[in-house]
Amino acid sequence: MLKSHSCGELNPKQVGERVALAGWVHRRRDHGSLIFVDLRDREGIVQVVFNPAQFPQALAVAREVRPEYVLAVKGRVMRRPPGTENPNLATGEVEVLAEECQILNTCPTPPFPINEETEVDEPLRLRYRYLDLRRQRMKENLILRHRVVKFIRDFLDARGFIEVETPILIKSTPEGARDYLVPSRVHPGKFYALPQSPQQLKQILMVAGIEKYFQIARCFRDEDQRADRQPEFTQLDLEMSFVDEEDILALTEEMFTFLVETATPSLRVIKPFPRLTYAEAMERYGTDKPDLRFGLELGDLTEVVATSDFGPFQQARAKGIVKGFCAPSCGNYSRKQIDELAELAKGYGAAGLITIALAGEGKPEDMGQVRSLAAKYLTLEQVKGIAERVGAKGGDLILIVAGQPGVVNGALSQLRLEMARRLHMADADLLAFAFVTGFPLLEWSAEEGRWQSMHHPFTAPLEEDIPLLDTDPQLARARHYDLVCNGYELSSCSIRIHSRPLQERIFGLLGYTGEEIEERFGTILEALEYGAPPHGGIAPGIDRIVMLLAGEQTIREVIAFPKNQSAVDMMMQAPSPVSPTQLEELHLMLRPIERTEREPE
RNA sequence: GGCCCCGUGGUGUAGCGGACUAACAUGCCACCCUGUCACGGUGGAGAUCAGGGGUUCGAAUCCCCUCGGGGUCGCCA
Repeated sequence: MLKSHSCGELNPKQVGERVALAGWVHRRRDHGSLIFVDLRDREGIVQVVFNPAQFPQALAVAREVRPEYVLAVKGRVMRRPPGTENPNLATGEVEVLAEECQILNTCPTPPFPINEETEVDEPLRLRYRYLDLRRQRMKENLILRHRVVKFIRDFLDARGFIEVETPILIKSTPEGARDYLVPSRVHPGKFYALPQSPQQLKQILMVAGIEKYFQIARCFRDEDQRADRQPEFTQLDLEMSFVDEEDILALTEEMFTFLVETATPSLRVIKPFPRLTYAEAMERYGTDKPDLRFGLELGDLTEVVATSDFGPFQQARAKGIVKGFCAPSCGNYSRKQIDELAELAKGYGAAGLITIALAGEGKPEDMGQVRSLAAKYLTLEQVKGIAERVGAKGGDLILIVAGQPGVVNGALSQLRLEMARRLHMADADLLAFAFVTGFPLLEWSAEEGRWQSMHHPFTAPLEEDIPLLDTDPQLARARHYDLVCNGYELSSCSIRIHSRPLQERIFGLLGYTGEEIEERFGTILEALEYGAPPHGGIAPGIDRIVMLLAGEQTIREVIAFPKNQSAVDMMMQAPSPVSPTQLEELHLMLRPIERTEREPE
């Protein structure tokens, strides 16, 4: 070991000791003959002094070093001369007087600064991820992630869970996202799939009598990327036997509460986690994953404006709804600001945005206090009714969207987030966890002309709703809850189906023939026959949790080596072409692609 | 596949039709400096303004296309 201590751990207790340090040059301050080097390792930074009078050879080496050179330094820990302590540095009371110094490696001028927290173009960071990860913020994120995963393992271990690994090469099944496929060399024409989640395997582990299982599981989905979606991501996959919804929710709530208190004590959670139904969430927030750190609740205005002659309201009366919410103290918004909001709404499919700005104090007293394009189609009574439903008073701006329920809720939920951003209403130190309950089991896919699982096809329906499967499938409620936090869906949890006949019935509803069911889901159906216990579980996304705890805007910031929006690894340059030999071994032939067609012969 | 935003020395930004021979900060190089800690001082190098085409007397600036990147809709059981 080249080090006796880490740079960051030095303090006055070691004064007088001779230490061996190794690390990277964080910064060098050259005073002509006297040179200071801030030496950095994972644990922190310490100042190393090179003094010509005492150790001229060490100083000669220090003259040559540049930022990010790798040094081995031997020297004595000294208390800093009075008045030269640095309170901004954890090790600021001491310094190391260098006696020997060796350059272990050099470094070109880095493509971006390692020793300061400037914003750098993300592609450049991803290309040189090993340099990016040296920076303080990324290092902290990786350490936080480690602490989160460690906490989860300890927490679940203490409660009798065992961690079981499941295969990465599994069988492709329909439903859900596009699979990543791996061709088989020994079975020409056949493919493995990478797991979208270990869903069926963990259920089979319940049949196997594991009772309490968890896994920090890598999952793969070949869909387009988002700030909170990567082609591969990590879930805490968890399943328990002989439980009902309350058991899982209680465990989840306890785990996340303790997690925050342990890993990020500067953040707060609301205890107990609020619960709201899917219908309630849609009604009040227009989304099933509301950010509950602020109000700005939506009000239904359909009835209030039913008698108005305003075109959009009239159309909504026929086959839609009218909803809105109040942006406090935004009554002075300019035409330009309102146009921006309208553009945002249109981006989410709304035909337009109707705004009502209220002047004065309290309730409007005459139409002169009402500024709106719709003003001449509204009576004072109607405006008062609208203001009341959205809680608006003088000085506020009311944002209203009319149309199909899906569009109205979609646009307003986004406008709600936008206004919260503009008004700085979201407390950055608050993690507003909540459970959303009462999801429908199925939703009709107009595109595919069949029923689809809202969650996944293994979700159990409520016992009393099972008869509805034959009559009104859309009314059947699922034993399924979502865990949301600050506007992100962290996890779905559900009680699974543990009876073969019911599971087959669901597959049938989803439009599969008996043969397809047998071919695609035969294994789990057979397993359910062999004494499958009642069971259920959750699968929270680790990346999103760590992102929220770290206060980051994308999960890429908490993944060591993420891919970009086009699913490209910019450091390793994956994906990449493979050799004809490899293709041949895998019994694969490539279809010509456009780009090669265009290339000259 | 659609929509929106971004691309100017190594990095981060300014400039948004003429005074641009492209500015500022930082970094880099050289020299000076024994108590700094974002050390300081002096000097210097470094940019075909992402690429291509167009409009114009004149384009970093306006328009079009392409490329790269980000956000988002669709998609993501």
